[in-house]
Amino acid sequence: MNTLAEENYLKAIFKLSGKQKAAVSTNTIAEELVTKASSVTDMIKKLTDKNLVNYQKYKGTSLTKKGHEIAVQIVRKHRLWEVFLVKKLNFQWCEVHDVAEQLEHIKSPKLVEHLDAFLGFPQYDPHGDPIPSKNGEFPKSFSMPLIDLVIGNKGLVVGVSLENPAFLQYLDKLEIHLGSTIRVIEKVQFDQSLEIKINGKATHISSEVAKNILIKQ
Amino acid sequence: MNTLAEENYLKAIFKLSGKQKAAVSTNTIAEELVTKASSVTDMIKKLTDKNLVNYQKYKGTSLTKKGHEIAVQIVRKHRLWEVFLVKKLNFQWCEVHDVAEQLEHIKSPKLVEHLDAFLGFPQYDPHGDPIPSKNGEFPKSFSMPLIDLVIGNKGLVVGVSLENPAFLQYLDKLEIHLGSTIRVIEKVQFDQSLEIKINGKATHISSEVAKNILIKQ
DNA sequence: AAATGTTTTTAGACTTACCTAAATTTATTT
DNA sequence: AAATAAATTTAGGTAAGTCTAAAAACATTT
Repeated sequence: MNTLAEENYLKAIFKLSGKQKAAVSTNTIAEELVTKASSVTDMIKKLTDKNLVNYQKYKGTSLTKKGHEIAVQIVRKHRLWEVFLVKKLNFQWCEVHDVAEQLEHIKSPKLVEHLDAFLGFPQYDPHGDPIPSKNGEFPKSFSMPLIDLVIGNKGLVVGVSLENPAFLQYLDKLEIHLGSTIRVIEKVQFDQSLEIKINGKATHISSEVAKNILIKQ
Repeated sequence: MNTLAEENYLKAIFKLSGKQKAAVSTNTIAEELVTKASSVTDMIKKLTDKNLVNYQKYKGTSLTKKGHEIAVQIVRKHRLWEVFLVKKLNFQWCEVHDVAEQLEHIKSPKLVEHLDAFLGFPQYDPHGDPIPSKNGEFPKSFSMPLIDLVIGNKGLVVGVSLENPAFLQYLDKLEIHLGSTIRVIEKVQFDQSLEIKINGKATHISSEVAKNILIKQ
């Protein structure tokens, strides 16, 4: 069984290494976990001994198969709890992250499977992120950032790539939710910002916002 | 904010000091938490500094008002989660304790209140234990151990005073649940065991079992 | 290729929550 | 009341996970 700190390291490495499972630098992990590089080196050594990461001095860290599996199960728990909080306990989508961050470390396989069933085996969490199955498989999704949409085309909002509460609250204010349809009216060359139409209303959003809204065409 | 270890100490002292809020001995706490007396002394000193317990060398420990309030809130969370596990996730009453032991430490006032509402503001957990309100008030219950019931009288099972899974499974086998009616047919003088009638069937139970079944007349 | 800068690791220290063993206090016998 | 036993505390130590400061390795510039 792994400690809370170990689980957080695995999750961070999983998040940072992306789909290509690239090696992650010590400093990058330190920044993600708001800690010091020396602390990371220490912990990485421990995870290496447990065969959860591959590590070579000065060369970065990647997850082993075992480490990857554990990380995916933590992500699964995190996202299932987010669904629970929003769908059953009426939390706002911008409020769930910190609580799910605690709940994801509860150890009980039965709890996870029963929760999954209770929620109706959801495939996506309230931010549109895919929920891996019990076997660790992610539902495939073909989303793209809104900023890449061609002028005139419209897309269905299926997710966000940033869980910052302020960002999510701003989306609420713009009436942008999962399931909303957005049409791109104009791209401002100067700063890559967008003129969009949502619920029949025209609005303007920055490129930073458009990068973090995920759509499906 | 308190650490997990601190919360477990507060809960243990709360449990052991009973309604009279009596001082609890160091060894008693050590036994409850399966640790050593010296570790208890260490932690008690820390809790004293935080003004969560009253402590005098060699004289035992009791909760301060602040410590008592925290302990009650942990008990509240523990019992609400037990209700959730049994009522919503279809856990057996003998399976919930260990998971609730983890969930009770999740820190989010909003989560507790929304969970309470979601569950319909339950007053008792699956073992019949009273759930304190947000303000720390316990619903009054006038239960007594089955063993104190006079021969010939019957009582309604409202709780158990032991959460040992083997004990709970045994009760399931005897078809004794919350809400069951039990009549005492005979008391065996020799070992204080009881002849009882449950669902029309006569059975025999030991005094140890009869002590841990709580009834209302 | 040497010099400088950045990243990473090592060394040594701190805190939390535990432990064992010894000393001290309190309780119980004789 | 002295002797013995039991409970409790103190002293000193360990592992996990963090830190700072210094050393080492790697990267980049001159």
